[in-house]
Amino acid sequence: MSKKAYNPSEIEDKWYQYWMDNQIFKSVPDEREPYTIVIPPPNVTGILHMGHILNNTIQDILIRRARMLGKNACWVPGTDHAAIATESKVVNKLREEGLTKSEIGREEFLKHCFEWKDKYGGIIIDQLKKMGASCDWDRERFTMEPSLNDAVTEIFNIWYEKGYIFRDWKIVNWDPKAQTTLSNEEVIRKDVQSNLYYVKYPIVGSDEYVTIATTRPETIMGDTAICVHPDDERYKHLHGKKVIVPMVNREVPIICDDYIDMEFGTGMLKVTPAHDANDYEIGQRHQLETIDVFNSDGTISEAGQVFVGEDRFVVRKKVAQFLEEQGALLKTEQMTNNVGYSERNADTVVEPRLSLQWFVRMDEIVKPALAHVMADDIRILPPKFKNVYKHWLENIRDWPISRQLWWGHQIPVWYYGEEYVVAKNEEEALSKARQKFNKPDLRIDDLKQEEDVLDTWFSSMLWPISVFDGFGKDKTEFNYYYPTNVLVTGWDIIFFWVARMVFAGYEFTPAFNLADGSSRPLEKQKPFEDVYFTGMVRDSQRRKMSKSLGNSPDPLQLIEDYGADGVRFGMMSVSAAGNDLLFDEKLCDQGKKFANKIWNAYSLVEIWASNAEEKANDNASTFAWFESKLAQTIVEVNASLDSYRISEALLSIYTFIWQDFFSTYLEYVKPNYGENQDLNTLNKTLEYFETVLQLLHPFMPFVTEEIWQGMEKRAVGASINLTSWPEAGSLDKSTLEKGEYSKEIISAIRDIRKSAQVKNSEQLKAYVLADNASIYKDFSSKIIKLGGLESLEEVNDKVNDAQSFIVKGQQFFIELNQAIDVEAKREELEEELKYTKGFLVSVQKKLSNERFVNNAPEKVVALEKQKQADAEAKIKLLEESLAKL
RNA sequence: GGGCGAUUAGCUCAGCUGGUUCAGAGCAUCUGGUUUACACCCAGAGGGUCGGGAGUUCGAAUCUCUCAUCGCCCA
Repeated sequence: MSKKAYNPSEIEDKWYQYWMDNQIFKSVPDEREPYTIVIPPPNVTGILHMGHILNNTIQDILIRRARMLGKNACWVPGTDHAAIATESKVVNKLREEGLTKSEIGREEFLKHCFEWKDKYGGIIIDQLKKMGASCDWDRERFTMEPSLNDAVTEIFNIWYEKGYIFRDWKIVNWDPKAQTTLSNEEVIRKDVQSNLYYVKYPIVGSDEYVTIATTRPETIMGDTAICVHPDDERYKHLHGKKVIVPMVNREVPIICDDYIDMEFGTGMLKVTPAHDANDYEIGQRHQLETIDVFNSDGTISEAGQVFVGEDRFVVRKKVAQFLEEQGALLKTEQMTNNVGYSERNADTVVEPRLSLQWFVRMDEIVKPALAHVMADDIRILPPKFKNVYKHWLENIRDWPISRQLWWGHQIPVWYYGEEYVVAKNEEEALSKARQKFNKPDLRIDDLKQEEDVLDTWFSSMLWPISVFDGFGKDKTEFNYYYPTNVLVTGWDIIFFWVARMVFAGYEFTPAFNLADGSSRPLEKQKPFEDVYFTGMVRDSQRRKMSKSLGNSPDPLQLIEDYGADGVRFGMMSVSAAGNDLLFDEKLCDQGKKFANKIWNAYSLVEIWASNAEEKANDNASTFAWFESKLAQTIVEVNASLDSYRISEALLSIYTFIWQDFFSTYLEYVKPNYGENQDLNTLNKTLEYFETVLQLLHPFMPFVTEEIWQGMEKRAVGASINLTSWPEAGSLDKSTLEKGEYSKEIISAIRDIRKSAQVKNSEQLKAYVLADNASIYKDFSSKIIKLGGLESLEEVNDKVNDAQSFIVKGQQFFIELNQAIDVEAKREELEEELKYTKGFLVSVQKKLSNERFVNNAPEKVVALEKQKQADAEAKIKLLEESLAKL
């Protein structure tokens, strides 16, 4: 360990391999208290991005600390099949080979998907290892592996039997390019410039017409009513009349509904139930006909009658043109409206489309999920997301779970003509069908399984249960590890995933008895105790990191450049919960430098170790101060970590190690030039070093392991991660203060040297008025050494022609071998005097206020009194100094 | 339109229960330093009316109201 700079890339892989070889991360149920985290399963074909670095580093810190606290720490890794993302990748690959999904068929296509998964699925796992994630890899799960697939099927059946799953026509968000429905969350809404067309609709049996404003003239052919607000005075005379829909000359009624916004357009709405969710609801209320004028690819269908087969946006223009030619287009206005685009195909406008879909009824299911989070049975951090969660669950709609894909959990429904059965497998489906349709001769070929798969979140909502085989027969693992302790994820999936895991927990686990056979109590039904929401990682210009912008750094390159420890440090130093964080490579550099600093500090200790000898030292007060400071830091760090203030904890450790341990402690106890270290100090220092490495280990696992392993001969399989988290020793306030004063005194001396441009090599004489020597005496030898003093003497009177400063009411004098600029000194002293007098006045004001003295806590009043005394003493000293000038 | 949040040093942000951890950190800037742990370093310095205004309180960055600006979510 003698090279100049620390090189992380030389040691990080070695230690990760060592941890794996020695099963440091392995967890098996035992008598210890478990500490469990399940990883938010990354997309199986994805690669590591900065968001992963962020949330996995946090999880690793929590799990490593839990391990050191003696808990049975278990971090379960795994991946998500990510239906749409993976399928589109495989489809693209096939396209390059000149193949399509439909040509090769479902079975063959799934084979390609699994091959793809095997090829690319491991990438992100290896990347997690690179960053040091201490997952129990023997437990790696995948949402589409057989047992997790069975769980999904089982849940579908249970929910169906409970009446929660149903099939219905609904307006869904249809991506005509991907040919799939999208959930609301997969639709990106954008404000775009559109035309608002004012179209004349003739009134039946009259020469008059009504004018209707629409942004979508291509849907006119699907109009089945005109709607006005019942209170709209302008149109009261039209109630009950009919109008003729242009293009198709259909007679439709004028109806009233208070959904209408009287201010928008002409206050009249054309109702197209097949092509707008609100219109669909109006249609349901008024029993209107539903005419679907589009094909699934966004072209006009036979039902549209005109422009059949042409694209919706082409038709928009053509209809407008046609209406204009007919004199039916009154005017066109520009307006900004909100249009939904597909998250999967950014250029594709989502088409509201009527479709037969599977749904989950949410009203009952969400009740406990809402109540228990509101009651803080599950803690949400930061708490502001509790409101967001509440708002969503209170306004939740039924959950469309059908996805027109093949890669995913195929919906366990078997059709027989228009009828169907829900079952766990083919055999069960067949026997159910035989019974239901009273046809004992039915064969499996007579049934057809639903083609669609389930929404990915349908399986991931079961993740905290299914990774412990909660739905399996043997519930040993489940009973030991569930509920998990904390979920760490981004707030952007609070609805997609977090809320769904919560209701899944309360929905399914009550049926799972505890190990002793008793029924599962409420507090063991939730999927996790706490949810910690990280912010979104953005670049230094506040832009979301995205592939298309190319502004996302490659995490592996960062690890290459700064070491995993450096990257972890950089990420954590900006990781305040819930807020967006602006990532900047400079932060990783800071982490790298920190690792290097620790490395070098240890080199110094190694040099001491090489020649230490038995002899006396005068470091007792330094040890005492440092031990108190260490105790204080441990208390702080524990408090921060227990409340998930990770960046705060890291900053405390960073400041403590660098400022207190290295810059102060090591300098204080460093032997004079040419002398060897004494054994007692060496041993103390090694002991402290080990402790600070332990504190830092969860944050920077590699460098701490590397140094720890080198400190002495360690047992085979030993790891710093298997040592105990440091406990705070006693904290003595006055010891602590004395140490801090010594730093202040040294700093003041250095300031004087600096402003007087005294060379470092020049030793100065210093004096102190000896009325309260205790504040510095314990550290006088350190002050002499680090202040570059020749001597520090106590005197009974002020020293003339010397620079002076005051620490804690004690006046120190530094004799410079040069004339003092009397005027400058006077100015400086007068300024300080003025400030101190002003300060005193404000303190006195407070103390003379009876209400303050009566109402404020005693402690606060005592402090003010102390401030008063200190200020008075300082004023006296300053005035005396001025008089002497 | 409904809701949520933010505004603190040049930049990025902490600041928890109102009171000496209260105005802080890192970066950036400026000055000086290569006696062997480290220039990936050491030592020092400057820099803020805590977005504006009002209120509650003995006391406000912190609580309330209001205005301004910005962001996000939902419709």
